[in-house]
Amino acid sequence: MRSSTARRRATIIDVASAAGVSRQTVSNVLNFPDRVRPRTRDRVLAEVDRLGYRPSTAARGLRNQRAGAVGLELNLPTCGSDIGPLVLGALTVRAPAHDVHLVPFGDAEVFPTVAAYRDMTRRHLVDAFLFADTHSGDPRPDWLLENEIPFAAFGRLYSHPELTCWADVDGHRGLELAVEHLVASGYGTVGYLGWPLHLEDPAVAEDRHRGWVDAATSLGVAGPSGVTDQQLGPAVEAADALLDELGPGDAVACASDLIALAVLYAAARRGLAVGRDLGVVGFDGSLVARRHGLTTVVQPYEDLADHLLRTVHDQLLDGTVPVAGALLDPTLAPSSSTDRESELTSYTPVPAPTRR
Amino acid sequence: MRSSTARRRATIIDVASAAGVSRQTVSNVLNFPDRVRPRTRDRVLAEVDRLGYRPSTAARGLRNQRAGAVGLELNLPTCGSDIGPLVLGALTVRAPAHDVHLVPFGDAEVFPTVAAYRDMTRRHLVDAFLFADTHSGDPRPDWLLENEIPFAAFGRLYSHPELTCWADVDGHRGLELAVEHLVASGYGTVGYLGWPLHLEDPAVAEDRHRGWVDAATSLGVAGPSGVTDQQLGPAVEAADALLDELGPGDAVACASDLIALAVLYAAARRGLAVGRDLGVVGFDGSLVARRHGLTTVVQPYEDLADHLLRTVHDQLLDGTVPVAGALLDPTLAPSSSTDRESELTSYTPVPAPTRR
DNA sequence: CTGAAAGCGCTTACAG
DNA sequence: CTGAAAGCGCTTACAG
Repeated sequence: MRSSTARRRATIIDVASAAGVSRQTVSNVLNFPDRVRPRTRDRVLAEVDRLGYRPSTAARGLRNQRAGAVGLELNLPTCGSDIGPLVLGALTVRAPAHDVHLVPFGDAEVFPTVAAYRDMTRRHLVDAFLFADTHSGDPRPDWLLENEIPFAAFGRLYSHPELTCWADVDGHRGLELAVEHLVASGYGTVGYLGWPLHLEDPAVAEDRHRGWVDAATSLGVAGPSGVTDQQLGPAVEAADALLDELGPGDAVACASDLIALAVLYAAARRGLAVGRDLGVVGFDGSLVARRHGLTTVVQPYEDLADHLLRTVHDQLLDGTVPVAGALLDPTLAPSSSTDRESELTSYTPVPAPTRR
Repeated sequence: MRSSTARRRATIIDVASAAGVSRQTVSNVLNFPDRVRPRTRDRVLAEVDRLGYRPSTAARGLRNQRAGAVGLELNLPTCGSDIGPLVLGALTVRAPAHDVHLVPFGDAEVFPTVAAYRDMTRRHLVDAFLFADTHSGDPRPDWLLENEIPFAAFGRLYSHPELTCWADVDGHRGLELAVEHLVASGYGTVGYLGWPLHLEDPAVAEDRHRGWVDAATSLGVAGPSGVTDQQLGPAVEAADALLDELGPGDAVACASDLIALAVLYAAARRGLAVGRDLGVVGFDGSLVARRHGLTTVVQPYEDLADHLLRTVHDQLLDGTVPVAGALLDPTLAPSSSTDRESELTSYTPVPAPTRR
């Protein structure tokens, strides 16, 4: 009997007849509980529970002309980045709370096109889209706007400064946290290693840089700064150059965990013990940071996921868009809380900061 | 006019009347092209194209009692691993070729339960499931089997040795490739750093170890071996111990890219230049390897995705399961092909192998 | 507060 | 080879 139950899932009709009501009443219990007398409601709910009834996504989608799904573009930059999996994981975990499920999609191409968006839309597979790695000349916002399809972006929409349907981590606040932590830990001068402003994400580079400038200046610890791109080799060279200008007991706040890793390498090269001779804080809360026991500014992945999902949900509901793009607060994770103690101290080249 | 077209998507009725046929004929053109006269078919197809018609996923799902979707569990091990994003990316890219879309799901918990599987199933959201990180005592295969729901696993199903619905990389072949490459590159003795057999994935550890044993023995280059878990700190210590037993011009084949990174660190610690004094090959083709310019055995992610998707598709179609679990062939990516030259040589502590 | 009816967009036997 | 009909499982006006 168990297997026959499993084979054919209960429908709304099964629940209705089991509870002795019409199926419209069951639908009301689920969608407009207030319309139904409490006693009836409880009886229906009990049967829903007993039969394990859940409305069919397909039937509901067909009737409501809404898929209850959000397309999530996964392209090379997303999959190849350190934070991609964290964003995806948070979106996946948070989606049910917003009554939607995610549908990832993407070709193997680097540069996103609208072809896949068009196809998903035509098949009514999703109601809205989420994407990241926006850039100038990005064809996606234009196409979505033109077709009146809700969307939200992780990261600023450079191609459309007037749009507000985006969310990002507050990089300025993040670097303030980093500098404050380094000062509180007893380091002296705090330098900065970030990105050049002409990179594809200038506002992010700018925010983080200014966060360091503001905090370091107001605390009177501002030191030298440098820029590098997001590749390890050049970053190590840039870190090396920066270390030339710092002394023992100084520190470096970094625009990313990868850059912080480069600082670790540059420090190892000259025999500096990170956490004792040199303070380092990364940015992202990525696997790289955890693995190397790095102190890092953690992006608020769940908040970001909630904001993005809420943004598309509101657009769907009544066309509402946020009044402004959202810059969400990060948190600082000292090395000890990002990983096991054993990993922090057990090998020489890239020890974690242990100074209090 | 453009926007009104965009607003209401074309249905099968629009295509039918535009082509001057009944909607059943349109359905036949799409689902059983052979049943329709070529001239009629072409006319219908032209209208499909002109109107941008695609069958509604919801309507089709409702009618066919099939969601056309595969649930993909994303749990902590998946999101936190180096290869998780690569597997996910490959599945996402390959899904359309198998006429399905993916629906990622998962709680924030480490240990998977069947609750989410049950919910997805009841809502008819997916027809089948894909998951990874199988382990002994895993409740998922039992539940899926009991409920006759198709599934396939990335990685062996340790809890059910009799099941064949899984695929994995051929670790034995991978380590043969690694050893052959090191020998061809002119290194002498080839050591091995892998995992202990009591880890959660003993067959994987065993396969890779034996691949090294077999290749190194038959080529007469077998050296010392060691084991470590997948944490960087202990891995560096294990690598260090292994290097004690190797001399200049020797090499280490590794069970993972992370372990290879640990070898890089241990080598840097004692001033060995990897690629000149010491050969190193990693395993996975992960971001870690690319970033550090490591030579690595690349997992066949697209083949794995195709195999898994085909496996659930066949189960859905006629209950067919593979005759055996699949061990798919990896490929070897020398450092020069995994990243830009600049990253390979520009910093000292962890240079890439450059020896021919 | 509850019930009978229509319809979302498809596909699949079933006649012709 | 093509057409009229039924029905997948829901929800939402609409009457009662």
